[in-house]
Amino acid sequence: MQEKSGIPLPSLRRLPFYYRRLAEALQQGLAVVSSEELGAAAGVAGAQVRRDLSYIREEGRPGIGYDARALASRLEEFLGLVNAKEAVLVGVGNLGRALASYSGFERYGLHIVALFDQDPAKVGMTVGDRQVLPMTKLTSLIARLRIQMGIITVPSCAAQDVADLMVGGGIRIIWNFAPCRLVLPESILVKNEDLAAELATLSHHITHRTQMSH
Amino acid sequence: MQEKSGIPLPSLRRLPFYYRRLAEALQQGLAVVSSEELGAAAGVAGAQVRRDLSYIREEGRPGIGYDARALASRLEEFLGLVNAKEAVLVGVGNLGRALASYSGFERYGLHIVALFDQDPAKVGMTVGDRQVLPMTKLTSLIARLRIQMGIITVPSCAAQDVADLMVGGGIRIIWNFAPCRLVLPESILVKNEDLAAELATLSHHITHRTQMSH
DNA sequence: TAGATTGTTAATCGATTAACAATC
DNA sequence: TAGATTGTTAATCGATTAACAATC
Repeated sequence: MQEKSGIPLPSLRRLPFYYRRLAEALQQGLAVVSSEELGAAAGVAGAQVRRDLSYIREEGRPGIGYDARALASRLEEFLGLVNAKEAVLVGVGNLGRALASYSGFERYGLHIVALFDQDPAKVGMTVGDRQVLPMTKLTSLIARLRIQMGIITVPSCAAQDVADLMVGGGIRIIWNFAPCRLVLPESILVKNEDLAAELATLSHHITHRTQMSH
Repeated sequence: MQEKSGIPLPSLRRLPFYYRRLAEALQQGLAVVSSEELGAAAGVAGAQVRRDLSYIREEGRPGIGYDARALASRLEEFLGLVNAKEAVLVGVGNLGRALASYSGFERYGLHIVALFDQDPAKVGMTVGDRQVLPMTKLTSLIARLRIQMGIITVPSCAAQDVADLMVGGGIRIIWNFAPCRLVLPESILVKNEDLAAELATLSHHITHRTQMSH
């Protein structure tokens, strides 16, 4: 996945770590944080932080550092953490339930408004306070509520069919946890979270005892 | 995380996708696959594939392509998928159970040999065919069985304490699903799977409707 | 031979890092 | 003022891409 314009993707991916460090600092009553401290939270040097923050037009004070509250607000705005984001989730296995009940997501503005499963035995079940709905209702619900994001936690490549249904309903962004490459129109943003593929790279390191650093 | 020597990290991370495409091809009875086809499976061009494969010293035949069986074997070997890798998992919530019962891992040689949880109510529970053990047994079990890898699926930054215990037992590689940066000796390889941070970058895209491509 | 596809060189692209004048 | 830290320029580093002779 590559950003086509604006902030480089590696920079974007570091911002949440800066944000966490700022939240921590604020809780400790610190009003100001230096680029070096922020960098430590993301495993990069201070210069990198300053460069990253220049992309989002946030300025610090030379000799002092960054205003923690101002920078945290700017990051919330830039990352859109304050905006409500609605998602549906398909595949109510252990992983689906884990994501559906993960409180860290709500804190970032993500509301998983509906759960779906293909298994009739699961339809009607309650997870959190949401009922599991049948797949037949997926497309229409997405369209009716104008849901922006779809989360796929089905095993196997049934993921492709699920993705097609989601896109049919009007979804533009898919967070895919199935170990399959989805084939979808260019306009759909797909973020793959492919744990088996990640494991394979770890396996390489276990096998070859390679050192890594951040 | 940055590879210090050998194959570049971006290349390494594409190899599992090539491997999957090869497995698929073999199942379809294809004996040969071109770099362009492999590239499609990872979202890159053929030239990139040829470069990646040159790092692992696998050669194709000009005008023909790559021998699917030979390349698949080479990838299995290079990624260490055939080697048995033993891991312990700490934190038997939904996510922990999802990982503990994910069959895709076994296929890549990962055996999660023991589960731990800090919650007395969970100790003694059975997941798959493994009993959940108390934290007091973590370090000694790791040391006794010479476990290589630790998987952390606890919520919150109790993850740091868990990681310290793991390292105390002799673990060298940690797969961390907690939304916290672990502070550990340089020699320990930490792979963070930080879903909240990933969500934050998706949130940015939802908010700004940016296009991405692979 | 003609067509396809490789491996690799050279060019390009983009991110990171070092360095430092400017500023508080 | 002296010390700290910024924003940004220039240099470096590393990955990707284009191009093509070599090969099947």
